[in-house]
Parts: sequence; structure tokens; C-alpha cells
Amino acid sequence: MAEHDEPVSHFIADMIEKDLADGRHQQIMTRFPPEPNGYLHIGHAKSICLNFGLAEQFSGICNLRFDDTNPTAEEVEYVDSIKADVRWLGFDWEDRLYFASDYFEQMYQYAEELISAGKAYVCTLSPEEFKEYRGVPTRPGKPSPWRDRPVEENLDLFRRMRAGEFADGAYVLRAKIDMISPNLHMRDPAIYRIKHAHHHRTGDAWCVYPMYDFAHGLEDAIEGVTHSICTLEFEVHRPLYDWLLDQLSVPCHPQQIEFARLNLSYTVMSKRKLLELVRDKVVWGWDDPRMPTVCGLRRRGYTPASIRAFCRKIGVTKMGSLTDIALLEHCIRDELNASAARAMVVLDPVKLIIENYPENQIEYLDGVNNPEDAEAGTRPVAFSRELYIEREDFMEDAPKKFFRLKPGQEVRLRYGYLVTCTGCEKDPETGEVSAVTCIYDPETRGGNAPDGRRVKGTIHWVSKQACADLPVRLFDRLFNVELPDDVPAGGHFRDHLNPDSCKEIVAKGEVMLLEAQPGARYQFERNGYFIADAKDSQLGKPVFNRIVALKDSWGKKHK
RNA sequence: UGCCCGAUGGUGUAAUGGUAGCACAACUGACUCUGGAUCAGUCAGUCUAGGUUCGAGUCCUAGUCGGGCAACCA
Repeated sequence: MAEHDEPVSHFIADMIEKDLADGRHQQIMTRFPPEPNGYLHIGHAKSICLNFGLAEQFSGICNLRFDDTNPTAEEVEYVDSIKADVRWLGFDWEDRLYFASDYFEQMYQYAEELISAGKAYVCTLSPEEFKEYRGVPTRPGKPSPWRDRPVEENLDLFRRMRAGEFADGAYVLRAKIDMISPNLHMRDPAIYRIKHAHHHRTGDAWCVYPMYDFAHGLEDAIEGVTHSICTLEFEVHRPLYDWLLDQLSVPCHPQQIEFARLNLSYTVMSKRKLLELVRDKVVWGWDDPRMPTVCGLRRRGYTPASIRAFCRKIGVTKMGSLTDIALLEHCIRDELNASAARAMVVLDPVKLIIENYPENQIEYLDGVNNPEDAEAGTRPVAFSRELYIEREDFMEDAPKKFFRLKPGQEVRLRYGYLVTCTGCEKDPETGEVSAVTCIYDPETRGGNAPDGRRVKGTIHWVSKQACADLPVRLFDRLFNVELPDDVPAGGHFRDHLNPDSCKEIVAKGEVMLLEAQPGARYQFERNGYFIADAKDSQLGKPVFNRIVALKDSWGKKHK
């Protein structure tokens, strides 16, 4: 599992290596600190792999800590899904499952300490006034009229805030730093607000809650985190992170390090937008196989190892970038090519009649389960006079380089016989091909000609007499542009939704696929990788999701 | 009209003052009972201008471009 992944090299690993070499730390501690207000996505997976991976690489430890300081946004449903996703990705926090809410009392005491030191005050400004006084990036702020409230009065008011004497928004506790700082976050930021809200873990024990900037560094320090890794947008918060820890009697002063969050082409990553897709039923749910969520990717058929491999390949830097989703697709193909059992499934069937093959005869041929893995063995595949082949594997008037069935051309039926196309039958009404006809060479059983003649094309097939109807969902990218977020004025990211992101069909496949266990992955030869959906499949009645198509150098060139 | 961060092939990244490398993508060929895989190859890059240096992707200065920051969100 995860502990066998090779170490990665990047600027954060370099920093840690140096800190260890310099004796700055004996052992490192990192943490993955999600807020339980949504489901994890592939961007979080990058952070998880980074934090847990670093700990593993340097023999340190990594905590799972829920940053649950805003009760109005957070729910246990999210806590549970996040734990499941981290575990599924292959990481283990052992007994170190922490919650910011477990430190509420300590954080409150630190706040009193800050007030007592004259470094924080209770402010009576309304939110609108607060904003007005703060100024804007290009104009300095001005001090709140409550900035020099005496320490005793601050303490008294803060205690009464905790006691529930005031309504939401009546007061706020602010750090007393610098109202003319060019960094907005240093202009006396709010660190505690009144919220008469039920918390999913502490219930109604509190009606004041710490703000992120106050809480996060304390959480890190309380746990003894050495390297507090976060995304780039928190870079401007770092002076505040450091200032707070410098003022307070904390056990240690962790180092905040920022890296660039993951952006993936053809999808959206913001929690707000993902939530919107779920809420408005644009997708089936958080675990819709088209979603970039961890549970969506899991249901789609991605493996933990493939996601970890992807996270290793994208690297860790401070430059904002857009990663091509083709790299993610490469990672799952790479793994499944080696491990997935093969099967023959015809997605868009048309009948193939072998004119010189006996009627009512069924014979069983050996199908190779995995050509990449000799251990995987073979299976019997039913063969008969009438088969199904892909509609696109026949062309009446085909280009020269078309190696499949066209009148007069010989092709191989995979693991079967060599057949020569004699023509086709058409629906007199529509002109659509209703059956393709051919004759077979009985000497070529298994697929090779005794005279050594070769054919350029091999196509897959299933016996019309012995095949199963299989519901299959062909997924494609959720959006049809690289940057769905990049919308013209008045536009909306949803304008870029791909209307063909899910095509539901009924395919004809080998009967053995009826036994597919939910979660089992296959390569449907010449088509792609598929998984029996863990949710919609029933025993004996699997529903397949296409994980990713096979690369197709013919189809790409000929549209 | 502020502050912070960043800039290397199409994309993602490496090179820590000394031969610009890797991966993905694309393309060509070989091979192939998957037009898959594999193998070989091709394409293609240091934002600009100065400076320091024997030598600069790397250090300095200025500029350009891109991103972030003005929730009692995280």
C-alpha cells in the first residue's frame, strides 16, 4: 500500500531534510486538516499524499485533524466520509484523530491570555463598520474606537460573550496588531465571533467560536506539528500565524509552508461548485463517477494506487498551474493494463453471420485472461454461427488502411477463427446495416492460419446464442472545456457542462461477466477499462461504469 | 494605487553558479491475436532588458505577464 510508494523530491521535502540534518527537529509531525463541510476531492488527495507521504518518508507522523471551528457549515456526514476517503487512499492516522473542537477550552484560555497581555480587545463595531474601518488594500485602515478598551473591560466582555449574554454579531474579539499594515490580515483581525449555533461535536457548550487564523496555529502548536503545510492562498496569513504564536505561551512554533493547490483540466474543484452540482442534481451525488471527488473517483473505478501515483507525478511547487487530466487517465490505464482481467464486450452490436459455420453448434475457445500476466490463465469463450461485433468494425466502403471487416477482407475474430467478409444485409427502410456476412476458415481455429498467412486486423465478438445483456455507462469528461471556471461576463461555469458525459447503453458481453463482483475491474478488449458499479450492481446483475477508454490511435485520426 | 507569491517545450515538472533532463500529450516507425501494451525515434523550453561572473534557468536591478489578499469562511 502507501508505505511502498517511492519517496518524492520537492522543495518541502528539501526543507524537512535540512531541518532534520540541522537538528531543528528530532522527528517531524505534519497534519491533514480538512474542514468537515464537504467531500474530499482529488485536490485534497494531493494534500493527503503530501502530508502523510512526508511523514512516512522521514519517519515522522501525520495527524488527521478536523478543523471544525465553524459549526454552521459543518456536519458529521462529512467527518465520516473524509475518514473513509483518507483510509481508502491508503493512509493511517493510527490513534491520532483530532478535532479543533477538542481544543476549544484551551483556545479560549489563549484568547484570555492575549487580552491580558493587551494584545486583543473586544470590538463593538458592526460588520459594516468593521469593514469600513479596515480600509482597502490601497488605503490604510483606521483604529476602531474600541481599540483601547481597558484590559479588565475586555476580559469582562469576552467572558460575557462566552456566557451567552450577547446576540450574534454584537461583539467580536480582535487581535490588536496594526491598522495601517499593507497586509489586510494584520489590520486587527477578528479572532473570536459570537455564534449561537449547535456544533456537531460540542453541542451547545459554546456560543463563541475561534476564527481560522486564531485557531489553526494553536491547533498545530498544541499537537506539536513541526511543518504546517497549506495552500498558497494562506501565504498572506503567515505573518499573522507567526505573530499569534509569538505572543502566546504555546509549546512550540510550527512552520507554515505553502504549496500550489491542484487544478485539473475539464473539471471544477471548488467545494462551492461541486456542492452546486450535487444540490441541483446535475450529477447523481457526491459520488457520481464523473465527479473529481475521492468517492466519485472510487466509484468510477480509480484505484488508490493510481491516485497516489498521479499525486507523485504532478509534483509539489509554488507555481499555479493546470494539470492535464490525461495524466490522471494515464495513471489508471497504466495500473489496469497490468492487472485487469480481459473480457469481450460489444458496446454497439451488429450481427455477424458466418455462412459456412454449422447452425446450432456451439464450441468453446480459449480466451486469454490477461496477456500482461501469464499467471492469469485462460477461460472458455462460446463461439457460434451468429455473433455480435461492433458496428464500427464493419465498413462497406472502407479506406485502404481500414484493417477490419470490409467486403473481401480477411480478419481475425479474437481467439477464434479467421473470417473473410462477404458483404452485408441492410434494412430496406433505413438502409442501415442489419447483419454482416462472412465465411470462416475451419483450419484457423484459435486464430492462426496453418499456412502462415497473416491478417492485419483482429476484432472482438460475442456469441449471439451465449451472451449477456449488460447495462454499461460510458462516462466522459463532465465539462467540454479545459477551464470551466473561465467564463465570460454574465456566463456560468455550468454553460460548459458536457451534455454527453454519461451515455447509458446495453451491451452484449460474455456471460461470465454476469458473475462480476461489485467493484471488479475488467478491460473490455479494444474498448476500455470498466468496473462493476459498487452501488447499482446486484448479484448476477452487474452494471458497468467505464473508468477510462483505451487509447485509440485509429479513431483519433479518423474522428 | 498597495502588499505577497510565481514565471523552464502543448501540459506537469527537474537541474541548489558548470552538458537544460524526466513524465504526460502529439507525431513517425518497429512489433503485436487488443489500431491496446511494448520498443525505438521525432517535435518542442529557460518572460523581457540590463548587470555580477571565466561561466547565469539559477544571483542582483528594472520591467512584463499571471495568481493571491479587502467573510464575524476555511
